[in-house]
Amino acid sequence: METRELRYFVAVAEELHFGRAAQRLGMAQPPLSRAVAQLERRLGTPLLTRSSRSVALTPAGEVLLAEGRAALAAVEAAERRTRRAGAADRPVLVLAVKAGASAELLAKLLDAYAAELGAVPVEVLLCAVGEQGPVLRDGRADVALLHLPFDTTAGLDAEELGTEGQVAVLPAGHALTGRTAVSLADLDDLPGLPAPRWTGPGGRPDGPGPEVRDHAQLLQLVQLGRTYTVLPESVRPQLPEGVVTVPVRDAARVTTVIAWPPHSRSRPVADLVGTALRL
Amino acid sequence: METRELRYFVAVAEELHFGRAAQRLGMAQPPLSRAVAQLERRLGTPLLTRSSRSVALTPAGEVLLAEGRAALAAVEAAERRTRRAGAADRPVLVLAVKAGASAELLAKLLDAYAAELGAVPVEVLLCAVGEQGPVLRDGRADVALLHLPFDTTAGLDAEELGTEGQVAVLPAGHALTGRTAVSLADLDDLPGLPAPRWTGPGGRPDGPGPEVRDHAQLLQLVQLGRTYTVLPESVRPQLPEGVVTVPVRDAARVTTVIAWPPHSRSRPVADLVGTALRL
DNA sequence: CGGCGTCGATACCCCGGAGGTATCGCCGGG
DNA sequence: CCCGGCGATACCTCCGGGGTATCGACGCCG
Repeated sequence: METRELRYFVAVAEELHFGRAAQRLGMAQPPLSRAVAQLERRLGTPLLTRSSRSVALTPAGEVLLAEGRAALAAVEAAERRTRRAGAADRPVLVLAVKAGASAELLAKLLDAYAAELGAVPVEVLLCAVGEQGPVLRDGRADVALLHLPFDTTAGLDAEELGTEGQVAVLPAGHALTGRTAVSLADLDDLPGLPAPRWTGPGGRPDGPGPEVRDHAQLLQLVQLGRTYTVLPESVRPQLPEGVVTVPVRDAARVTTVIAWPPHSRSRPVADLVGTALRL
Repeated sequence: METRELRYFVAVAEELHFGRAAQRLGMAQPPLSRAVAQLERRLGTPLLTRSSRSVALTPAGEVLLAEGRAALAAVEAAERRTRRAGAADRPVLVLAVKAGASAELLAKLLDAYAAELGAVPVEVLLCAVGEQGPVLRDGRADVALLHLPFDTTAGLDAEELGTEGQVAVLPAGHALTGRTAVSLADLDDLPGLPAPRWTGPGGRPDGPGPEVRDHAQLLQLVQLGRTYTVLPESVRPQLPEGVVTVPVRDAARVTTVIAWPPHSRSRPVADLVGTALRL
């Protein structure tokens, strides 16, 4: 199976429309129809059920869509990492970090690693929430800091770096800020202080609260008294004026892990992981 | 990048010889040389350093060899799983198990899963030591039972099923068989009873002992008084006559996990994992 | 030190197949 | 009943992947 065929099939499977898929691929519709038909012949199984009014996936098509996306990501990752390895005279390590998280750990890690023998330059790639996994898988980064249980290490190699509790981040002056600790139940359904919404894994896509995309937005909304949030306690040093933290007794403990794609255990990656584990 | 180009490059990188690589690929040498050169042009970086006497990998080439193998495995996995999904009228689940291991757990799991609502037929694929990972990654299997720390879950999703201690398996009548427990040090350098050798991860590739490829061979050699071994205690019911087990105090505990490729969390896989966790 | 054998690169040719255009056949809606 | 949208088919073109013949570089050996 060639990646070209896979790309064609994935485009059609996503659009469920040959014409639009062809347009997206920058080609005409007939060769696309032919290519997909040929792929079906080669695989010996129909991938799509076509009527002149609609296109739908067969069970085999569902499988190929999921597997094909992963395979295409792997090919893209190979290409990107090779380009990066060839472009720089010295190799560069790209470390993906959720924007706004683990700042202190990150600073210590970068310092400690830079002092290592044979350290290579490290580029820090700040990601949106939940983007570190994909970024690792498609080769834009070599290593990432993840936070369980929010992120997932599925398909990655990882080592645990430490765990911490979580604190509620509230607007200054809120009724709960006098408490020495709160529980999640206390935070649920606070009058006039809805939980924020964020898209992606672990987020609540519906509800009354404001929608946020990253930590900065979130904290600004807390500052403005429009929402609250629960974050790992290590963010405290980076919090702005006007917000107050209260430990949450029963929040899940957050585990920070360092993760990398399993087959790219290069020397620099191994060194960085070793440094992180010794911190 | 097309899979054809990747296959060509991987062949050359493995053989380090254009002629032999071309032969392996069933083609002539000149088009292979051209294809690799074109790949280098497209990637914008040399992958091989050629003299008329030898071929060697550049750093970028090393990266592409590692990443490319993984990418090709992913493409093959997509192809195989799609074929399987399309071929059978009802989907079939392929479960990879190390030959000779976890027999009791396996039997219970298969029984319990077969009794589930919506269970699909399960095919058991018996693997050589350490082969379950690759078998999962290239799509020959959908789920596997692995044994940490011998196997690795790198690149896989996994759930823990249980841990157990290990026992030494010795020929009947051996001096140590009277002991109620032994330590690893006791087993090291036993006179006339060398440790077995096996290739693959965790094995010792050199040494005086006989070379083995699977459990059956290993146990036969123990029976014959030619070697000893250390195995999880759950193998005891399957041991043949003529061998004796003694608990090993300080051997690493073995964790049995059920693992699957992260992107193929189909309904049957999820059911089987759920069943395993409830055992 | 010169001839030879080995190996990758180059030159040149051919053909399959990928992609384009025109058009058909099917089907749902007004 | 006709129109419009959509996928399939027919047919053509041309690029490029693959083959053969050959060159040029470089160890090796007599």
